[in-house]
Amino acid sequence: MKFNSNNSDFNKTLAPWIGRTCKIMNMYISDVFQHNNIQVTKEQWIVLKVLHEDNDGIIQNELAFITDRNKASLTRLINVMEKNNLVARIPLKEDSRKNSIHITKTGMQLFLKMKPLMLSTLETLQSGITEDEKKIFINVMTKIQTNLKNHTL
Amino acid sequence: MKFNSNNSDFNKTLAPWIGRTCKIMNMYISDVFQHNNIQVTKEQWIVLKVLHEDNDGIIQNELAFITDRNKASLTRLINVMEKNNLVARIPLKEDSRKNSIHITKTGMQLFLKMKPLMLSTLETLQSGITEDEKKIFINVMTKIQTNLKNHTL
DNA sequence: TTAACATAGTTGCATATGCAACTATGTTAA
DNA sequence: TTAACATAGTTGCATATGCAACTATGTTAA
Repeated sequence: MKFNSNNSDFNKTLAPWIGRTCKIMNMYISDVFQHNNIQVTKEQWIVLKVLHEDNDGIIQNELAFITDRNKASLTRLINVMEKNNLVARIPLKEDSRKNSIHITKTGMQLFLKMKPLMLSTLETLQSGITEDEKKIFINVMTKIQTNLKNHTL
Repeated sequence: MKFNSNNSDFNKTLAPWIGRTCKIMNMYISDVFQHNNIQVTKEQWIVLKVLHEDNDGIIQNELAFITDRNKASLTRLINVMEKNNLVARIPLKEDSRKNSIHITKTGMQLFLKMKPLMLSTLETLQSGITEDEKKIFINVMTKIQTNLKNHTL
């Protein structure tokens, strides 16, 4: 297959690089899961990580906020994870509108099994990149996030 | 809201930066579209761009390849865009298994209307980033893509 | 010539996502 | 006290995506 080279104005910008790399990364991670017979999506993995590493029992709404997700989307993500017995919803006594989200034993075991696999995957991803480059990369990412969050439409 | 700071091993890697920035970028772009009453998704925008800038009439399967998309996913994306009269499928005479995908007049007009808006959005995104930083950033992105594409599972 | 194989695209089933409208509960101000 | 408002979460409707199985068509090798 041969395609015309793409010399448009857009390809001088950073955005397509981010989108494309992110897509390739997501496909790779999904391949890693499949290859290891792990029945979890990248999104579910992130939720397990957030719950296990720092925030078990967090309020559902805050979990949505931390994971950059709208609350409707989180509702369904938690539905699937609850169905698969990875997390549990527990209503708060103090405020019955709120649910706290807890990682289950199954969820924890799965997370711990996945952790070394994920760490080595993430190392593979960034192999051959120097510390200086990483610093600048993160600095640029931070600037982009700030630009987007501060710019009003 | 206050959350525990996240000091896990994962946060020393680049991957979460890519995922998070990409997510914020996508949400921002979607806001830009909504704010300007443009009834198109980011994915549809990319297809319009690929068709208009270089590859109008490309075979459906090749379009999937260029846009890093599986052919089933592209089938449905094209379904929606065809429904909205942005593109048209035309079967090839030489090989009736193949469809060529063409941007319509409506699609073209929409793309041209969106183009300056998108260019300024992408400039906003990368404002305050030096040329040197951009070079290193793209270099790192390229390395990551290469790492993922060359690494067998 | 035709059986085996390859390629292009679609469909069923599943997950993930967002907006807007909704229900249920809690808070506040007159 | 209660009406108005705020907050948490869910649901309907829509898009986007991937895998696996499928149909249809084209190619190749015995």
